[in-house]
Amino acid sequence: MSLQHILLGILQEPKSGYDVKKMFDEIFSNFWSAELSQIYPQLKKLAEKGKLSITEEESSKGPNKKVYQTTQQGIEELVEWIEQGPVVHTERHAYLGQTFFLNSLDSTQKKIEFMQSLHKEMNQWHQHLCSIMEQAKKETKNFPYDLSDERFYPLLTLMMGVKKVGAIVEWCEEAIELIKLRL
Amino acid sequence: MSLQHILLGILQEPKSGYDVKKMFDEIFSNFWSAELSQIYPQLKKLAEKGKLSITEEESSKGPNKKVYQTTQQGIEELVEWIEQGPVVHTERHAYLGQTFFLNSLDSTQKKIEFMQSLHKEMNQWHQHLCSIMEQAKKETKNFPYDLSDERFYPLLTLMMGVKKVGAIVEWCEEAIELIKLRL
DNA sequence: GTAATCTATATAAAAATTTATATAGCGAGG
DNA sequence: CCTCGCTATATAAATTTTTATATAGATTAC
Repeated sequence: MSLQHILLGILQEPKSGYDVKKMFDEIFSNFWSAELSQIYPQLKKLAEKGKLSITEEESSKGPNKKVYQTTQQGIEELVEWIEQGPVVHTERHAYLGQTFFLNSLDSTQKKIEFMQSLHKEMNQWHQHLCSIMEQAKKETKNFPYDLSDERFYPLLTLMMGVKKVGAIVEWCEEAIELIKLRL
Repeated sequence: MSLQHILLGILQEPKSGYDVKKMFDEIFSNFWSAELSQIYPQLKKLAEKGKLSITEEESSKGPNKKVYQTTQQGIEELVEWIEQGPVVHTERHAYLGQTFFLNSLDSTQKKIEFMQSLHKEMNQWHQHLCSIMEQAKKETKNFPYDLSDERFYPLLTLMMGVKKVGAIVEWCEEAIELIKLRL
């Protein structure tokens, strides 16, 4: 199960469940999403299996924190997951399912609007990702060569995110042009 | 639920559950996957809700076929799904999760091998998609303008597939170069 | 001061998905 | 003639994921 392995990866740095959720929303949104109601039970399970340790900490804001951290055993499981090779061909892109059947909409206008709406959203996301990338560039001299390993591999996923979302933006533009030419 | 809507889309042409599975493996593998054990119960559910009709047909090979077809009610639900706008931000890319934590592997060689393995697989898939695209080009004069609407929108998803997989191939190459430069 | 928002943890119920398994006819190869 | 593989349908069990809901202290905005 990938979510469990991602949790083991995240919690190499100690974090609360709430912090983990923030990681998903801010940094992983590119390639993974998870709800708190999924995260907490999985943390519990991993702790029961001895892959995570739990420490209670007082919190300045709100009730006490439970801080989770990956154990040696947990890291071993993470490594096994990565060593077994890249996990692919499991992707689900609902928007492409919708596109496949876009002809079910009764007017060309509606089809174009669908694509424009996707274009707008992807454009915004693309700009967001680019601004994060710019930030990283500013912060590191001789980017990306001087990045620490800890920052470099996460950056690779950001690079892929920019590429992927950029490809969707391009594709929307081509699709809109082609649809208009069909009139 | 996207799978149900995709089934409603596929079954605008009458098909058996087995045929539907083949569609997923051959044509939808780009953006969606589903097992037979998931497909059959969903077909049953959709038929119970009146979104699909069932006709039994004799088969030349093996036992009788149940042929499913989307009803008017089913098409209305499909249209609603598409009209509510593109469904995004739900994607899960396990390979990017692995990449994010690639530094957990203890040698540069293993990291490079991970990327090379991904590169190889994506390259093969890219070529496969390109050959399908070439085939379509050959079969249609004045491609893609003279395609029927029924063929055009599926082609759009193939175009996106080629773009996406091509982007991954490119990214793998860049990543491998960057990792080597870090030595 | 009080309402709204944020931090924080969690459970229940429903729905979706995966993995494993069962069955059975038919055709092809040896 | 017998085994293997393919077509075809299906169920059981386990796991994963989503959606909804509950609770409660602390902070911020008005």
